[in-house]
Amino acid sequence: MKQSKRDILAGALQCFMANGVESTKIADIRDVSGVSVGSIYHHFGNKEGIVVALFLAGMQDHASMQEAALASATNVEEGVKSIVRCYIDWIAQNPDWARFVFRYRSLVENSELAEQNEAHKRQHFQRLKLWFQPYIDNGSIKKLPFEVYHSLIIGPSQDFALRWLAGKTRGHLPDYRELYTEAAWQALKT
Amino acid sequence: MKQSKRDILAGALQCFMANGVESTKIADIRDVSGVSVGSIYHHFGNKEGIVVALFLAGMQDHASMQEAALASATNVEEGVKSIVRCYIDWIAQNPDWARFVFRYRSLVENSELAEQNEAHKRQHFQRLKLWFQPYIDNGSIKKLPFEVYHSLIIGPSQDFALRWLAGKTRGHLPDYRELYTEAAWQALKT
DNA sequence: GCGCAAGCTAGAATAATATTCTAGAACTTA
DNA sequence: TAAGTTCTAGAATATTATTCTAGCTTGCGC
Repeated sequence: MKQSKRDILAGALQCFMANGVESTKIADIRDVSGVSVGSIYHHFGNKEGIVVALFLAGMQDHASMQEAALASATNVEEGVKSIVRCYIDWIAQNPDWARFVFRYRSLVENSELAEQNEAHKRQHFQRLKLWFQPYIDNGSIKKLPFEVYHSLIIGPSQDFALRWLAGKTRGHLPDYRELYTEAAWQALKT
Repeated sequence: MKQSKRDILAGALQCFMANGVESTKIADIRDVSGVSVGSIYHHFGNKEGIVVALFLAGMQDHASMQEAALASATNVEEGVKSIVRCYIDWIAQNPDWARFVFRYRSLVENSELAEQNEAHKRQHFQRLKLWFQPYIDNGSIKKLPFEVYHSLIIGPSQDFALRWLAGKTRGHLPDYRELYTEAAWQALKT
């Protein structure tokens, strides 16, 4: 990726997190990134294009980390737990990016540019399904509608992470890593 | 509340959910609600003011429903379960309002006008704490940092509800009411 | 019922901001 | 190296939020 594009994204994330997408002006991004208004439009089409690009990059970064973690797990328990750990770790390591992704998720999902996101998500989901299916079939974890697993595994840490990212918690997210990891496993094990 | 104010809120919710807050123009709200631009600004100050009002009303509606449910529960298990049921029911009964609340939560939380929300939330949270504390003390449920309970109780249904509201699930949210209710209880019981 | 104050309403005027346009600079590659 | 392509800058334009002002309505003391 071109350096100027990278600069635009970095500057935009900075502005978006400081003042929100709505109140950051294209001129703000120009000032922070040093790239002209014309270039910004050349690369991203419009403000939403910047938001979508930032969002997709975040999702993909997390997804690949998750798949790597899953690949080295050798049983369901480790699989489930590695997903939770990876989730918490990604958020703890990229808090601003995570705030951005949570905050503007629906903006992206309701955008015209969302098909790319959908496609990636479907593929990722498909790979997760393949990994877990044998364990579902052999009764190592509860048999449930597939769409429910995600919520049982990630739901609790997601809720907490949101409040942690907003600075609304006493405890530090990583300190609860094992708590949520264990809770996810307890929710699924037979 | 004045009828014109109500009309503005109803029209705004309709517009916001059809096209998103960013792309609904004040003029759109005027067209749908039949109330002039001047009146809209008189009542709500600016577009964000409308968003905040709509958000607060939703939160308070749900909170009072939740407190009513809790008041008629006579033991912890019923208390925990009634919170989950109430949560799912409110979302299933007010899907558009729920979509709005989820989608623009962070917009409101990052707004100047958010103190009112914070105050209400703290009070509500305090009342929940009072209700649960005796059961925590006598060991009817796990002893955990207080801030973790919310995520264990609501997290899974929240995650599923978000996908249900986005039309991304096969199953119907209310069909999983007992599944999530039971899961929450299993996560907390000793 | 009358008059006045407060709150409300309409739509025009203004200001802020996103987006487009144009001309040219900098690469790419045959 | 020259044609083609991509990129850049900043001015011009279009869109949209917000403010302003003048008039309308409602409630209330007399």
